[in-house]
Amino acid sequence: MEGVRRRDREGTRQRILDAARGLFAELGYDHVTMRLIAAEAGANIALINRYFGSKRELFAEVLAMQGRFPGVLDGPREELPRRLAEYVAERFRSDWASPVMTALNRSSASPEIHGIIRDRVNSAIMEPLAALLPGEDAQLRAAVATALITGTGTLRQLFTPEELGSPSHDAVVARLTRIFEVCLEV
Amino acid sequence: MEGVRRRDREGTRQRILDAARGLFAELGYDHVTMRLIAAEAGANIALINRYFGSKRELFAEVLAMQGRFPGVLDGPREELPRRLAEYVAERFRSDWASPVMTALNRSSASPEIHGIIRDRVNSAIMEPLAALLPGEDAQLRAAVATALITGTGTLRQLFTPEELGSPSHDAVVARLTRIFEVCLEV
DNA sequence: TGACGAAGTAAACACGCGTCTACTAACTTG
DNA sequence: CAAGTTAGTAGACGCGTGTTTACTTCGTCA
Repeated sequence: MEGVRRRDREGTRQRILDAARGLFAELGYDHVTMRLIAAEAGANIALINRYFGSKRELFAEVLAMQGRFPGVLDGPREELPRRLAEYVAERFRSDWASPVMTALNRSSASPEIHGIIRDRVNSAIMEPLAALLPGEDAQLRAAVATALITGTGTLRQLFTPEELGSPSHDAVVARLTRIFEVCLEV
Repeated sequence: MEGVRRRDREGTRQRILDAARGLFAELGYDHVTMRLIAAEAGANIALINRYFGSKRELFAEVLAMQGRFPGVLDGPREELPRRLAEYVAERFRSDWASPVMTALNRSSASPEIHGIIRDRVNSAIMEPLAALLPGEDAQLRAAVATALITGTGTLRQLFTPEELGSPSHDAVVARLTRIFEVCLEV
């Protein structure tokens, strides 16, 4: 029987994973240090590499926590532009965003993990999005929509909503919905 | 009279600036080292800080080389969506892009230069773009367009044109023109 | 109870970073 | 030609990085 385990392999592993997810999202791959992750997780630094192999592999595992673009791609096809717009608009006004998405955004310049990022953007967003689109150049349209999503994240990290003119949530959603419609239509 | 000057303050300064511009565009702020810049410029590393003060100040000077979003914002207002589309489409298919724009893109996650990046994006793109737009929420529309521009850069750095479905240049321009129209219209 | 495996720890490793200092050598000026 | 100014150089400084090693401590099972 396992009671309160002071030595808890799985628990420690999970705490490291959670800490890493939050920090990668906040700071990006380069600016997160092993010691920072260890401190945040309340674990010893050597355990990170024991459980995950390396910083790079830990990052890959963090990204693997999330499957497809969460909750946005699923639902009726005709409301897809609206759902995308809602997602982006929400990121516009609040600080919250999917940690995995944010981590992707802030880490895309690190050559060390270029392949990981690429595969993840492709399998979690671009590919499933393109699969939803009819017509010839579905890949192009999915790519443009993806660019708008990631670009919004980058911009939002640079400016506060006030600096962007404090637009009303409804105005942002309306504008973005029309844009995504033009993005996605044949 | 100045003949062949082996000691050439201005020339060396310029070579450092050129090397830095290219490297910052290619690798982003974090992954460019002082030693790399010095080697590329054929100059001694100590001269960089003598002429520019610090890596951070050198980066600021590189960004300051470029004024407004070059050649795109100037011209007839009704063709602005088209010009933006041409710019983005060109970046889609070829590796070329404005070094300064690329440097902005690849360095946006470095907290050390966050303010520099922010000011530059604002003064070179977002603000002049918003000034061209009539209507209430010009700032929002300029921001969305900016997000699309930067997002395209990020995506293009992750994928080759082939991986994006090798769309024809005309198809990309046509699609993007319509998107920018919806972005920018009242 | 005692031995063994595994969770956790502390410290060091080698290396790369931005920066700075002490110095050499080239050009200018009197 | 001699003195002074300054471009250019070599090398070290302190620090932070990811990673690894040697060790201690806990929990379990024969």
